Amino acid sequence: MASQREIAERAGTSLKTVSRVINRDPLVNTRTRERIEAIIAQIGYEPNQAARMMRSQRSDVIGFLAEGVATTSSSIDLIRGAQDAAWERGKQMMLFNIEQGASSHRLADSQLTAFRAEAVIYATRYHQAVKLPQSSVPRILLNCFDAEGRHTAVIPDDYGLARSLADVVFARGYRRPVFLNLSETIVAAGLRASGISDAAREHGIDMTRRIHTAVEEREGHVTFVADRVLSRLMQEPEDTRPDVIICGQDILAMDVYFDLSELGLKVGRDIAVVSFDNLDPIASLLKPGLSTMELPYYEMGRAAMMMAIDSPEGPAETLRLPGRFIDRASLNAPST
Amino acid sequence: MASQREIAERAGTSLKTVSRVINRDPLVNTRTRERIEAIIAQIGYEPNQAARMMRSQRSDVIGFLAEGVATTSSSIDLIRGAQDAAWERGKQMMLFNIEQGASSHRLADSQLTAFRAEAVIYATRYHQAVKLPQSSVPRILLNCFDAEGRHTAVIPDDYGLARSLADVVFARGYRRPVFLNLSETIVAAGLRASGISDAAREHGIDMTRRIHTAVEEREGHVTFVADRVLSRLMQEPEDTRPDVIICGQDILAMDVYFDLSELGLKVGRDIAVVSFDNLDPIASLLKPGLSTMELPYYEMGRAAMMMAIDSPEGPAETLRLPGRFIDRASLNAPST
DNA sequence: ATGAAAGCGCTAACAT
DNA sequence: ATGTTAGCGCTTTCAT
Repeated sequence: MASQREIAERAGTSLKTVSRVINRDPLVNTRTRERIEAIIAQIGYEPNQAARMMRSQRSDVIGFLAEGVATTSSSIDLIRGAQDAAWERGKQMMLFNIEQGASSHRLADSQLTAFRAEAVIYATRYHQAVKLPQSSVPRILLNCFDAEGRHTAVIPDDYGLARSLADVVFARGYRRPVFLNLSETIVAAGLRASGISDAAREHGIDMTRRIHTAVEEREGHVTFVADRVLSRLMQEPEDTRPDVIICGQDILAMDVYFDLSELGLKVGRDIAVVSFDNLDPIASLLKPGLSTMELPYYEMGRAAMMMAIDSPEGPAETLRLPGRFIDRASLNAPST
Repeated sequence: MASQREIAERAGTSLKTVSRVINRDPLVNTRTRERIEAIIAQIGYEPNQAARMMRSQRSDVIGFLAEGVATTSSSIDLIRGAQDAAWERGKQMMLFNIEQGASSHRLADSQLTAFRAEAVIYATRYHQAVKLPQSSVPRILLNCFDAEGRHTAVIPDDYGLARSLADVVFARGYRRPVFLNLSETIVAAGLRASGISDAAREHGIDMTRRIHTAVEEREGHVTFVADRVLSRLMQEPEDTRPDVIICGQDILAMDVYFDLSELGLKVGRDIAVVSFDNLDPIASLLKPGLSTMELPYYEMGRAAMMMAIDSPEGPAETLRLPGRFIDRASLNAPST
């Protein structure tokens, strides 16, 4: 690949003038600029990023450490949002899939240090608290937070998400909700339980005994046990039997569709289902389509990247982003 | 961050000796090496990749252009496979999500040129033929191929996959298969239809009129129409009615589960279903679990990266990788 | 508006 | 086994 020197020779100018044209410095004669730009286009020159980094002492590289994120389809939007934002700002995002605490984490860290990354975004699959080893590179946490609050974090407003989801449910006239929650070890689980409980209270409904954990973990392997919970609940007399099932995530909701079908119940007619995620393409392909509270992953990714670029060393703050309710047929008005 | 010069000063050696230690050159006195290594560990030195690139004229960067890949959960394994392989070989993979023919493609290309990437892997969501603009960087195609055969390509052996899937189906005793295929514009669709037809013929079964397109595209939006096809087929008399439905992909299979349920049929009891993908977590969460032919995405990603590293400029060849059958309850032996 | 010189941090090539 | 020198391609600094 040609260098600026070669262009300068061809154009009969100095190196510096070429550099000015490339860096859009306005202090260049228009005719000179045009001549140089023509040569650049002709020989297909691209500036050498390594040389630029070295001399300017700015890498324009932002690292993105994805703890299992890229294996989970919904959280890919975290990556897309971050990359789009990086691009808009002329930054280069370097993505690494890592496993928590594993050697892949250290390897990624040293690669990023080698590239003199200006900041690193650390993203997790689930909203959780993390404890990270010290690092010389400023870090933004995405979908997770530092228990000691020392890092800027971008997380979903799980409490608010749950509250507004519950508000929709009650506004439609449902009065006997059940919340099938994720494992209590997950931060979002507690926040959502609170959000739903508070919204319910305002409608005179007590969520105590209406919240069940529908997930079991054994040996690190996760299984849904919604079938057990539901077969018990749906046997209750009609006036106490649930009229709507709120699920902690879309794949749990999918499981619930099948469980209800086993019990001879049809979603959208006999019972309503809502959830959290808007997982593509499951939520839209379930029949009937699943009404669900979309998590703001794309916006979270964008926000984290903006923080990483604009104030990597800024004071630690926590951004909680709101969701968006996606209305599909699984939450028709109740028949009873 | 400290430089090699600083280390050299502290160790009382020349710059070059430090460089030798860092690059594992054996021609260094053990005691000198240890002294220098101690200093490196103490000050947490990491070599400057930009300087290294510049001097050595080797970037160790391999680009990965993902055409919509990272939005589709199964094809993420393409990325994981490639990244793992890159890492093992001490290469840095730079990932870009792009849209085909869009400005994002050009932007990614120029970024990769700026980093002097040694090769670029171009990956697509679906197995397809592509026509790419000229590029100065050697390119490996992943999950797609150049119609003129000018590039090395790594693709799934869709014909073979379909044949072995069909062999399992017939070995289990099914005799009245239907293949609900993807859009005929997809390369895999034709290959699979051939594979299944050839396998069927060996069992004395004629697949003509047993293959249906279950997908409709209008205005770029894809919908499944398996419900229409199935409601017609399942009305046939018992001796010609399908006993197994082969689906072109797992999400279509999911759609089929719901359609069959509407028709009062239970998968695994009244009718069998098999598919292609092994899409996580859908395939395992369907009830009963979906028997499916897993696509070798992880291995394909690895293979493409190995080609990119070892013979980026090598003669164009096409690697067709085999799949693996995942056996779950949706393909129990037929009841009739 | 343009240019000359220096040097970022590293390694290739060539001593010693 | 170790050191010296040069220079990769660019931008910063300082002149003109």
